[in-house]
Amino acid sequence: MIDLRRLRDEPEYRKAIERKRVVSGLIDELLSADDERRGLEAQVEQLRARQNAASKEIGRVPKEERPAKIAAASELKDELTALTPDLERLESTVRALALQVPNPADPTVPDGGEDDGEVLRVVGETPQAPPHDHAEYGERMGWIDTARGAEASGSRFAYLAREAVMLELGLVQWVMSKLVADGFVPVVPPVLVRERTMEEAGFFPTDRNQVYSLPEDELFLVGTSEVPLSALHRGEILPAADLPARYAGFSTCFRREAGTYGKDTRGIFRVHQFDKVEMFAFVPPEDSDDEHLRILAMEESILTALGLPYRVVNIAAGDLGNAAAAKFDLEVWLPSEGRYRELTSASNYRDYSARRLGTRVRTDHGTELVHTLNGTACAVGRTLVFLFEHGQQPDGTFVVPEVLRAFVGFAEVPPR
RNA sequence: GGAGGGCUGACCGAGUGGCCGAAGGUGCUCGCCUGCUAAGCGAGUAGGGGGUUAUUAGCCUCCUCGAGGGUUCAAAUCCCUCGCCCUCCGCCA
Repeated sequence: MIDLRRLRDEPEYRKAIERKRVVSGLIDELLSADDERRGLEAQVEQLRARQNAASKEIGRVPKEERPAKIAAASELKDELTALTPDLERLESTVRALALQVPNPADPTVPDGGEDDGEVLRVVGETPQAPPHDHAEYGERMGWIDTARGAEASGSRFAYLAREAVMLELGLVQWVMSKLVADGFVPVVPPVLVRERTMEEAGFFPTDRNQVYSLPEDELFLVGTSEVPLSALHRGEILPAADLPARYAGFSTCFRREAGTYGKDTRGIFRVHQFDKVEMFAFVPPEDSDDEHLRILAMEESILTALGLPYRVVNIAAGDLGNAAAAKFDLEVWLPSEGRYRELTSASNYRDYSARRLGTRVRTDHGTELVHTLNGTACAVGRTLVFLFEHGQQPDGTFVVPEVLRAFVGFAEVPPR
């Protein structure tokens, strides 16, 4: 949720929002509805104050004087009940509109859309394409079965098998232990959440069509453990000493991938279900820039340890999600395609999600909203895609990255 | 599955229709006192929204006693729905 007061008072704030793609007229509509709301709210509160005072008086006054007073108070009540529906309607209008307004982009974020991200640095050598792309290699090695996945569940589902499973679990173990060593609290969160949780995490209403729902139970499958992790301190006022609070969530993630028909259809690059280790941090507002860089550094160290060449992109305003004020994408070289493809990202939500969640920190000068940040530690399935290509030798042997060997139990896999 | 009890401020805990945003205690903050040991005395100590003044303060006001709804001039207190916790019985492992 954006800060309505700042939207009203600070032209700069509004401009930073408009650097993103915003439905035209939305902000003006919101501002005028909010204006109307505050006017009516003042009126209603004044009336309620009078009614409260009248009611209190009844209790203090001798019994015989009560009936007349009660009658007077009744009239005030009637006036009040006449006005409240209007106020309620306005409030929900304001809320519905405000939920659609994205978090303003940081000044450091470049203008433009998808193609306007700023490449901050390029790390590592980009190799030639291997004999087989990940999909072909995966099928050949008996690691990926998309055909049977489709039988069971439809397109964009796959079975993962044999050594690939050990690689998957090894990746999770390795990344998790690395994060725990860095002070992250490991968490396996619920993957089914309430609508409210989706909304407060910043995903609803804007990304609703990307989310699987279970209408029967009014629950939704999370697309990332970021969602339940953000809810971890819902409605809490945290002592300053508890911050930063860093969590490493492991969960399966579910995405409808609506609007991606025909894109990335080979193998398991883009699927409806995958496992992921996610970093999530709650920090004091003044620390969120540092934390953002810290998360980015962790992601880079993971890619480096896996031997994957990558580049860091500062995502442009129009390409930022609804909730992010700034986002770095780490794009890894995909040899078969001869280009960098997104593997992980790190986002700073500032107080956008915290405002919806009501997560605050107690400071010397009162309470303030925390900032929340998240970043991918390891999107397991997609990481395998890159490993299958980068670890594939000319003769078809697969070489396991050094750091994973202790976790997967083997150093290489002979060709099949 | 059956029966019962509970959910109050940072924490413990009182409170069954008005004088309760809420006794008392603990903790914390400030001041005083005391040559000693987890001592004594006093004061203060929720969050959020709106307005106003105009700003690192104050003032007015509304909302919040698990959540949501209802009854009433008036609800922590009565009624309904939901969530969570606990105890006992049963059942399954």
